[in-house]
Amino acid sequence: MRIVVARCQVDYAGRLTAHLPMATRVLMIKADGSVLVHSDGGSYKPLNWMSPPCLVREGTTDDGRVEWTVTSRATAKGPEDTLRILIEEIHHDSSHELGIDPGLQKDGVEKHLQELLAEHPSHLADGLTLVRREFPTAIGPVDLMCRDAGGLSVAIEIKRRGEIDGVEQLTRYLELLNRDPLLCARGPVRGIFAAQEIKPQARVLATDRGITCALVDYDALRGLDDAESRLF
Amino acid sequence: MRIVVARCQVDYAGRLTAHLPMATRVLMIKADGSVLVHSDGGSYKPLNWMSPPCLVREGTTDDGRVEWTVTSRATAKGPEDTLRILIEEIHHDSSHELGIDPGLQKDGVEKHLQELLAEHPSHLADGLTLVRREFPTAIGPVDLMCRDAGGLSVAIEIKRRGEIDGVEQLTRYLELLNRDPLLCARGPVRGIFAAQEIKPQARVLATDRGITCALVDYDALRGLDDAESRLF
DNA sequence: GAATCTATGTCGAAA
DNA sequence: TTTCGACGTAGATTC
Repeated sequence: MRIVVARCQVDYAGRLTAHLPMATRVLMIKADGSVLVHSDGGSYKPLNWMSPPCLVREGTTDDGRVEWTVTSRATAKGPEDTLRILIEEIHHDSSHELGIDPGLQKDGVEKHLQELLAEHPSHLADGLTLVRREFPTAIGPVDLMCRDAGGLSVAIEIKRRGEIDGVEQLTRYLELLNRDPLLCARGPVRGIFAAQEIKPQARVLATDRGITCALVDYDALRGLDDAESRLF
Repeated sequence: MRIVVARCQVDYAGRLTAHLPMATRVLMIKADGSVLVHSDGGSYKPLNWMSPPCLVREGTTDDGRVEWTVTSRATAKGPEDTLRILIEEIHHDSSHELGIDPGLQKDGVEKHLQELLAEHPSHLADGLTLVRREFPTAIGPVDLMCRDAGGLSVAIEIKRRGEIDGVEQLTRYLELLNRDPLLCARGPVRGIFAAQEIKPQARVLATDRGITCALVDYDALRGLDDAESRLF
């Protein structure tokens, strides 16, 4: 990883054409040749960049200024892209050996919660058993479809953060499911809105619609899972 | 802008929970307090980050290691997010005054091409006049609807890079438009596929479907526009 | 401010 | 390999 702080001008030509006037910016050149041009604001997105695989060539202009030309190979998606960085003055230039990164571990994401709850549906309500995950409906899959002790169908929507839109989503599913004579033969399909955190507004709306709210204790669930896996 | 290269461990808790094991990474702290954690690969997206507005507090753990705690204020969208960066060893630490960036000038984007061609439809074919931009159909708007010298309707799809999917899109529009008795009273609606660059496969497909391909000279178009605006 | 649409989207998983 | 959908989407534009 090479880090350069320099007064520079950047021109990009690819899917679009873009230009950055001369100003001081941070240039990151990663080990794979990819280049990022960052300013001192904005979000995590660079002002301009070149994604790997690409090649950086360092050259000199007629008037003796340093110019980097970054080119991506033409792919199936599109022809070659080019990023031209004209450097006027370098304030800082250093290289660092970082090694391969072990990578990001995402956790607590909805999918993982769903996996855990699919294995332990009784965590949400006693006697609940799983019918299937991603139960298909015309408007999309229900996270978990279960059956309660009395044999009634229960649709479960899982979110990390329970907000109004999640309740709306579950409501739409329930409306649809309750038109299925097979599912609601013994009685209407119930809904459980499960989340690690349920916002007051969402709770009010859910209650109003007859939907049960279930706060999920993620650590406890993971504990259950760990305990179980230790048995094998 | 502060740039730190350090062996660090990162934990994020917000909409999701994420963890980065101890490894050497680049930390960027922008003037607005936003923080980016970059590894030596991947794309322009950091491994982890905190968007502004946020606050960085530098502290020390019980065992004397440096720890940064970055917190975003709770917003309407969600509660507080936190990014904890535990630093084991600092390889590099420097700060740089960048000033405000003049910002990116985007150009040649589809919308801009459409504007230019709407003003100069004859650039695509002699005698072409604009009927309207974003001509609505049941499956979406046609970029430009024109009439040729003979009064026949011409549907124009504009892309910066002409690829197969663009031809397919125009084909669907033409199919629909040719069912409209008003539009094709004097004869079938023709199609022009206009792009700065047309891939061979797209050209073959277009020709096969009786669609005319038009290579757009962006610089010439812009020149026309500039010349015109100089008249006023 | 809320809703909608675009993006040099990026990214990962399934087919 | 291509396609599809989610994203800590972000960002601009419109209502």
